[in-house]
Amino acid sequence: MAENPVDTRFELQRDRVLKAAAHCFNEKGFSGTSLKDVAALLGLTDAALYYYVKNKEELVYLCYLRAADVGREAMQQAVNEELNGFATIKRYLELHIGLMVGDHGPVAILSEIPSLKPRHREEVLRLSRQHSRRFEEILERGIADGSICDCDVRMTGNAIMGSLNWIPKWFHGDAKTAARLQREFPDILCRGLVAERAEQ
Amino acid sequence: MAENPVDTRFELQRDRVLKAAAHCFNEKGFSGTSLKDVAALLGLTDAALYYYVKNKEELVYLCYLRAADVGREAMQQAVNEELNGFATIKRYLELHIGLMVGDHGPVAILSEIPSLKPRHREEVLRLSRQHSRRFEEILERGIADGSICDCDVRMTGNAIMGSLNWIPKWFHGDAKTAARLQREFPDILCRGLVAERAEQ
DNA sequence: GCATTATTTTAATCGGCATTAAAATTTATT
DNA sequence: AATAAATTTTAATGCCGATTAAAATAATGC
Repeated sequence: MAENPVDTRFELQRDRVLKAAAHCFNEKGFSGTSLKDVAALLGLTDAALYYYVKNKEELVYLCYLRAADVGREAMQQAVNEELNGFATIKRYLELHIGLMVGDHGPVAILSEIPSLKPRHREEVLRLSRQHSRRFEEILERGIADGSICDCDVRMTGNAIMGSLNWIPKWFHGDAKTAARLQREFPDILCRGLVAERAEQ
Repeated sequence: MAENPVDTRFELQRDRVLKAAAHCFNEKGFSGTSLKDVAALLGLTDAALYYYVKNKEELVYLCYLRAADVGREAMQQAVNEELNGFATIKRYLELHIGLMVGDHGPVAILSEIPSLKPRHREEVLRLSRQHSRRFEEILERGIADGSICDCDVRMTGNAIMGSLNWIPKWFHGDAKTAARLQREFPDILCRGLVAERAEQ
């Protein structure tokens, strides 16, 4: 995602706005954060936000797009490394977690999709489904190349993505856990995928 | 959870209210559901809800308590069966998922804890931590009795509970998936825990 | 320095939704 | 049937927070 050199000033501020919003949503909950809260975090006035977004609905929408971007980015990068299925999954998890807890800043994982306007909702859901499908494809590839045990890719995908998406609920930015998270969590999440397993 | 034979009428209606609220929160998002929505689902008027709850904040609080109850119930039952660590975890997952997708009705997993009033927030967080701790204790027991591989119980707990809590985000009540969910998901979630594993 | 554009603020407006009080209706008790 | 208690509705009220328009300030190009 090398960014267009054009528009940088505006785009950069807008991105700070989204980051601040995501942070608030994570920390104070959605209904608990007013635009004033978000603005305050940037040393601005609530009205100033309207220079960057059309309204609150769009703000939420853009937060979701940003979250989708982070996920897509991580997956693309992992796929590019051309590893086997299992290793690709693990690498993707490392990268995605890294972006989530790292400098890419807070990514809103909130439950407000239903209150988006139809056009935006469809788009967000489309991206979400696309991401899931790609994840499942990697699982299938892993099963084919023998690196991943035979499993229901839909369910398994939901399981792993669930753990991943839940992270913001319990991780709140301490550097200590961030490091361990990035180091150990991917392994935990894909342990259940290893091809050669003892029977239970 | 045998319920007090006293108060049944009132308590039963109140429980229907909570169920309806949880359903709305899951389907329409929190900010997207007004008390009128919840009431409509019961064929009531918004004002009527105030006969059962003091205000919206309390409604949310009670939804959380109800969710906590479901989890605690499932865990207690699993523990009572006196299996080894691994089997207890798996049994707990079966039971909890069964309650989540079954007749116990929708359980709100929402992100509005921060907007609860302090006293209620503390209480909900206390219950949540308690549940996590008990889960981790079972993991530890499993490691001790050799049924679970050596792992970081904190992280592993977060991983599994994340998958579990995420279910309402993608499961929307079709009986078909409900059955498969209950049957196959527990195994998927605890596959990574088996003691004798091949090295990756 | 001047004019134009970008950014933020001040100061209102506006509507939706939670909340309440009192009235109406339904249910229970004897 | 009569009275009391429980449950729900009608009809306001009030407030918070999103939104807007116009003014003010800051940045930029010439």
